[in-house]
Amino acid sequence: MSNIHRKRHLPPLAALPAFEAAARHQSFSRAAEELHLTHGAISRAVAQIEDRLGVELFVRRNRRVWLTAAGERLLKATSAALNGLDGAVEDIHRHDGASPILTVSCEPSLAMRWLMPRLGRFREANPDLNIDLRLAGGPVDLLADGCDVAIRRADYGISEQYITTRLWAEHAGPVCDPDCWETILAGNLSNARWLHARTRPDAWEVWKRASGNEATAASEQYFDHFFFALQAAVNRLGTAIGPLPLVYDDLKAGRLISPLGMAPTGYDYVLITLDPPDRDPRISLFFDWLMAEAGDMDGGALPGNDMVGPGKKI
Amino acid sequence: MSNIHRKRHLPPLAALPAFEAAARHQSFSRAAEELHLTHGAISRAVAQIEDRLGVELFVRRNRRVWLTAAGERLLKATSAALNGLDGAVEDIHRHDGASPILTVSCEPSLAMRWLMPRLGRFREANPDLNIDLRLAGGPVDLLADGCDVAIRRADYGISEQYITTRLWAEHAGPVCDPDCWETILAGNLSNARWLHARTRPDAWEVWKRASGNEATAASEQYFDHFFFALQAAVNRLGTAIGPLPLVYDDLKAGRLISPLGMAPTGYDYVLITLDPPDRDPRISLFFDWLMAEAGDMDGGALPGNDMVGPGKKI
DNA sequence: CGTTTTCTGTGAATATTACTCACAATAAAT
DNA sequence: ATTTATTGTGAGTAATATTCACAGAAAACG
Repeated sequence: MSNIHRKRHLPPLAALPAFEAAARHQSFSRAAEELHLTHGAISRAVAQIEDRLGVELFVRRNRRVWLTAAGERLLKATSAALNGLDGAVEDIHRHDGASPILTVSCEPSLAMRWLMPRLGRFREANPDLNIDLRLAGGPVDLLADGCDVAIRRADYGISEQYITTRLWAEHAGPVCDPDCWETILAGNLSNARWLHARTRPDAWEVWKRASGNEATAASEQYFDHFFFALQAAVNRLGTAIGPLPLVYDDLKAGRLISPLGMAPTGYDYVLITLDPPDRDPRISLFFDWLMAEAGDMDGGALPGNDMVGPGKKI
Repeated sequence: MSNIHRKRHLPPLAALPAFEAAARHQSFSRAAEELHLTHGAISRAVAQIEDRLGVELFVRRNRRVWLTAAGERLLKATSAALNGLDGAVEDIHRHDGASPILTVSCEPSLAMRWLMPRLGRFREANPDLNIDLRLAGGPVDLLADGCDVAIRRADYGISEQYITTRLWAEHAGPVCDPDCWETILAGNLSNARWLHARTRPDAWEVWKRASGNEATAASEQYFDHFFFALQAAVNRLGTAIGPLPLVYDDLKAGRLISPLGMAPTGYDYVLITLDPPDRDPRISLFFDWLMAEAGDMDGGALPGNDMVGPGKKI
């Protein structure tokens, strides 16, 4: 993405508080009271926005006004904008600019299967730093989205304006139910039903190349998302390619096994920030914790299965 | 929460584009070029914000300027605000106010265990309406958070300013591993290790009262979150109280069973909106889909187990 | 049904603010 | 030492925001 921003179309900003108050009260007069202005000022402010946008924001009928669809849309953005700015001013006055909230953008699958289950521990260790987790994939615009950091699989070109810090190299490999592997598949991958995810259709090919394995599928099945393919593997429907972080807890709990090990996929997981992570103590804290939680995942080391399961509960 | 807003502390809004451009370019002169103003105008705009906030936003040294911590914080909010407003204006011009994005705020546990696995189907059925899912619990301020709808368990007073639409009555009951129930517990709840979640410490008591069951725990264990207690149940560590939507898929897949059935907890799950759901076609679409996905969950009906799992492992 | 009340819109005057210009100050680059 | 690229600032000016006073319109009221 280029660094050149297309020209913004903004409403007259100074008129926004008047609009927001009018929308909230559904009355120009009461908005005027709240802002210690005259109703005429409110009327003109609203009219100014309407002129600029070329759209009516309010339906004026009888002695009442209410928002049009355009007005509702603008109110949503205005309200969010004003509250966001107010929060920033608050933070600046109270903490000299450091927000006690760290906004993290993370890919949904990693967030669900790896990050969220661990966040509780982070909260426990850092009760005064709240994490606001936003699920989003693909290119991220930290500033536009109001995020401090993003976690991404670096499988696309990440804008030069950001600092990317490597977290770990992704490893992936076939995973399936432990019983299934022994009894049904007899330890032979070519007996397996291969589960594919449309979001990464080449996952099996990538693994075969990286590991040098020549097996072929006994049968195949396609799912819309990794999530479903992995769920299907847990349910003994077949064997899926599991990226290590997404199946780490399943391996650890013994719900899945990785009989043939994992191989690097060639992609790194990275932390995306505006400045080097050590510049912001909150980000520094989060980054260090991430690395500690990741442990030796960078090397593709599998979690030991020896401590979990019925009869040997932790 | 009262409807009376505490007074906002806002920076001078009209000066924000100048500040944002200056911060982006790390130069007042280039910001002036971009905005077709003189560098003096930028200087004054920045100084005006600094005066109002009583904080320096830029470090001016040598021939370069860069942001202070306060400046970075304000930039984040400013950038988000301006982009949000720009997006609103775009939507207004293109779609007459209707955004092609529906922002949904949902409780994390429900989102992870029920909503997210189903969202793929929604996207498939409605490819032109994108869902932006935000995980958050407790009271919600739709406008301040920029959300269109919120899904919540109605266990607290929801502000009168919102429309709440009932989705289903929550049902909950003991859930555990199917083998465990027969072999270890011998079908008797009093033989079980009861798994508690600190987020809902009275869950077992509520269920006992609702179902008239008099059982007592053989042993007990506490977890910080429902998520962990349920995961522990899947791992055969004991029996947890599972709210139906949070264990629906586990029951359906046979990972868990609900041997004693579910009883209503007295709480409803609700959809929170600013206007009645049928006023906004996007919300209407989402609501109808939610109700269809929820199926007969309102009556506490358990998913049939008879169609899942190789060999019908139940 | 007329009168009053309660809204919002608007022309003209005014107060305020924003912007520019020209110059000053600073320090790096040459 | 001179030039160059940067930001700060006083004074004048242009632009705009706000008010005041009045107008219009429709609900509320007796």
